[in-house]
Amino acid sequence: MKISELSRRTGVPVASIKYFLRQGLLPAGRATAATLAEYGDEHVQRLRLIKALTTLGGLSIAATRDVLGAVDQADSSEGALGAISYALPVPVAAQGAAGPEEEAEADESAAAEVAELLATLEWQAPDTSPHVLGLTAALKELRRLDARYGPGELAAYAALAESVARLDLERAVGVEDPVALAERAVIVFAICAPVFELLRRLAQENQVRRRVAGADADSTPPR
Amino acid sequence: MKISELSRRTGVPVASIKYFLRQGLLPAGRATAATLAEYGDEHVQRLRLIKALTTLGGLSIAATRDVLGAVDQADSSEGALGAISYALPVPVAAQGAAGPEEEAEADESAAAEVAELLATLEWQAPDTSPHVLGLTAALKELRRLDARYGPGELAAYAALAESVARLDLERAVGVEDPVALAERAVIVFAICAPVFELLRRLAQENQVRRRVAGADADSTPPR
DNA sequence: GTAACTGGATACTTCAAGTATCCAGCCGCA
DNA sequence: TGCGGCTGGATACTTGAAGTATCCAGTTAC
Repeated sequence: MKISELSRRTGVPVASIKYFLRQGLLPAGRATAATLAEYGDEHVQRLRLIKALTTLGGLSIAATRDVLGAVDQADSSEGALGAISYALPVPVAAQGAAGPEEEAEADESAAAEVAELLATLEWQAPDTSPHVLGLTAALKELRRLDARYGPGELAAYAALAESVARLDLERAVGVEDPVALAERAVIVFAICAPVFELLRRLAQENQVRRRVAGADADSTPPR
Repeated sequence: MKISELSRRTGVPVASIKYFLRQGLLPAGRATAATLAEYGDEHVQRLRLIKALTTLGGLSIAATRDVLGAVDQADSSEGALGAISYALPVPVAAQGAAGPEEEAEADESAAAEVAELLATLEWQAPDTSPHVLGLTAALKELRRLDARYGPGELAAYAALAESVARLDLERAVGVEDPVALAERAVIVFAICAPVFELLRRLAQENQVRRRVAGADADSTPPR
């Protein structure tokens, strides 16, 4: 099919498709002449995935390119799932240190807290993992805000996270084709995270409602 | 204190502080003369919160303004927690419909699925809640990607979300001062969400590692 | 008194994410 | 064979967010 039909079938404007081609998110079509190329169903599928990642997953174009790159490597290497996980943007950017001395101390103590958590849970992760670094940065900042996690609280969250991750993994098993598996993994990792966040918000809302109603029989819904 | 000291104490450049003042994120200092104003500890605290929300929480300036506005209303109204929850950006933007006919059908069926979930869990939420709308949009898109949740899977996630929300709420109780409570709630809602996401990623990584090791004794770490 | 600093307004910069325009080449149809 | 309308590709332009920088008149500490 030509670009105009690709556009019609996916609802993505032609100019945007060209943009994605330029950015390397979408492989070029099979050129049949100097000014003509043929696109296939795989382009439709890929375009849908791009749309889902950017709109639902909230990924930037650059992050989407990295993630899709990991997907395309997936047929060869076994660590595809890990590569995809690492390609996804970390929700907490580890910023550089500000104060030169007391910073280091806070940094170290947050790192120790993370290390202890990982040891307790018997989770393995390299110290250089972006997730470990992000977690450290977050704990440090929470401490500065006087809102650190109480003892055991972080472990309780981690235990729930493990349950969630188990569900995630279950959704991915049973897919045999490595490329399809990689795509499924991307969807589970990138799109189901916001879904869980929504569920959490709804649950919070409900608990607040229940608590308010229980406290003073005021059944006013939030706002 | 003057603006330069406020800058020194928080590490935020003077120009940025002025920007935040312009954007209404930070209340103006108490003017002592035409070109002089006095800032206090509350400005330091507020600035820290702004930094945490934008860098750790990933909020935009506009979202941060909305959230802080909800915090400032918190001393008066009771539904402060709900207002804050609604002021936070929804991770899934509900996009407008593309195709005029079959879209509506998919939309409806996704909405029905969400309604059923809420009914099963005995969660109450207005149909117009941004969280409900976002969830509907996400389910619709997942269906289009052939990656819908299996029966019961969504409920399983929701049950875990409820446990997480319970932990969230526990972290907020015990704070009496309404303003402090609102600030705590913002931190819990906006910053602990990324933290949980990090924990989930670490857990995923670990499960993948374990699974790979178990499957073929290949202990290669991801990437 | 004057150099350095301040608050406030306005202009400028940078980046991401598209959109729009232009151009030559090609396709189908008369 | 001619030709209007598409096509791929390159390049230029637009928009919005998030700061930065500059300017200016008032103030303050030495």
